[in-house]
Amino acid sequence: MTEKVILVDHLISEIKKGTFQSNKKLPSEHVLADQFKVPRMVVRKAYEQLQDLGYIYSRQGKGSYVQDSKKQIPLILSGDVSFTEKMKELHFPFQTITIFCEEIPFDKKIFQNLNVGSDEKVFKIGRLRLIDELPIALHTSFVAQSIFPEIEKDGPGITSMFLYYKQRGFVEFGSNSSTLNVIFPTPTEREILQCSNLVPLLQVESECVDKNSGQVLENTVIIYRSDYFTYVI
Amino acid sequence: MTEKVILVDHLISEIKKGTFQSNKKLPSEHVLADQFKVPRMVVRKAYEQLQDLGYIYSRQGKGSYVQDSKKQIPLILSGDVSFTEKMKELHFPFQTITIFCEEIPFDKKIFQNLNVGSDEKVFKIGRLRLIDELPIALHTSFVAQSIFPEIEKDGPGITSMFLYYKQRGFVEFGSNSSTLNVIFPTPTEREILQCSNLVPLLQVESECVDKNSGQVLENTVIIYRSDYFTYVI
DNA sequence: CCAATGTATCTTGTTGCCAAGTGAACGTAC
DNA sequence: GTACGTTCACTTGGCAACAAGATACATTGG
Repeated sequence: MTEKVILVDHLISEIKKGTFQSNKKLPSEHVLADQFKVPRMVVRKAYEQLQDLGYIYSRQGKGSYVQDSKKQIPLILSGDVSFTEKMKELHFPFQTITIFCEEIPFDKKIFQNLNVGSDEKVFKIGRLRLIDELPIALHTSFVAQSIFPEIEKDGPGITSMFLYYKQRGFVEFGSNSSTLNVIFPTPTEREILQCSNLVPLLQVESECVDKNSGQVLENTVIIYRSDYFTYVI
Repeated sequence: MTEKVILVDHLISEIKKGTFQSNKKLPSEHVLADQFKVPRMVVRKAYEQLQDLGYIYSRQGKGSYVQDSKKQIPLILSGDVSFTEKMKELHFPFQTITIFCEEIPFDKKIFQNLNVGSDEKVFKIGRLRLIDELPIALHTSFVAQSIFPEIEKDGPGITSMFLYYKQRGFVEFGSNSSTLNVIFPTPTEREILQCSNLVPLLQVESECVDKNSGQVLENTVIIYRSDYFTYVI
């Protein structure tokens, strides 16, 4: 176990240093095993973990190669500016796709936060954020039909929730305290964000509030790929 | 690969559900392999990943057991209240140990932040935060000798940096924007925090500023074990 | 009866061998 | 010369057999 960990540490450091950048090809398992005087299985395990972590990929018969390194995106984590605006400011080739808009079954926490009864309809709207065509965050909004009656019909076409709210008479927005969590992706999230299972995600839960009335407009859960973002609070 | 991931997902969900809580013993590799109709090696790989993630541990000849689950600690992430005070409020059996106080070689970024020249002495003071005797965060303060001349001598005995600063005439503190990152532990950090290599850490970098003079008192890097904390900002 | 020792059968851990994919070098037919 | 097929060397992937630790139980000797 400890041998594998040492190897993984070493290889990550070498990858970050750019040692293999020339042809991007890592030493073969056999060669590395001889170099470090460990059984090949130890190298295999190390390489497998690096695959799970998204650092490398292996092809049978060819070899193992380092994954293209990702650009680091500084992200201002404050609730009163829309994600779209934040990205536009930074001049990233940014894109949003709405990937789902569906009613959710009763969930105590969400319904309580939105201040609606268990018999009312609440929709979850999922918007995928892409930079350079790569998915980097999933923005899920929970919205009550009682506040936005047309949400079921409008949902799929919304690109900016803030804009949608403004068009319906809400002027200024705020957010109460946000909760941060570091999680690993579920199978669904892995597919949506196209990441491997050991890429940590930063999960931010918050509420969007109308500053005038104090009414909670939506319950928001955003998951960011932590390998793409640096957060500034 | 995909079979392993499915198994890992399933097992984590079962562990969180508490399915194995009765005797804490997981099914043997052979049994689970038969149940899921996969080779034993697949189960082995899944169990190994669960070990790396800190969910289980295995003993040769005995079996695999679920690791005791950790309590979740809500943490307010704001710079103007000391860590000690935050914990005291929550009534956790909390403890701080200073584990190092040593001069650091010149580092452009840190020295610039502290606003000191390359020939001056800067010390790093590491304080380990424990709850129930378990290390949960490492608090590293970078302090310039030019501001606190006795820091080398005083360092090892300091339990609260805030208290130390107050005793030296600084009254009110603030912090500028903090930077958040999700990282995996280095070998040193693993040893200090007693965690496995796949436990994500939340790294928070900030500066502590004297509100009166605007002078930067210290440069702070805190790493929190993400499996213990829920963060509130 | 009791304690020590062997044994069978569980468990996880390790290793060595072969399968399978790839591509370059080489030979051969045309 | 060129096109094609064969071989070979090298890669990662997978598996079955074995090693080693733990434990319960039977056996044995006093």
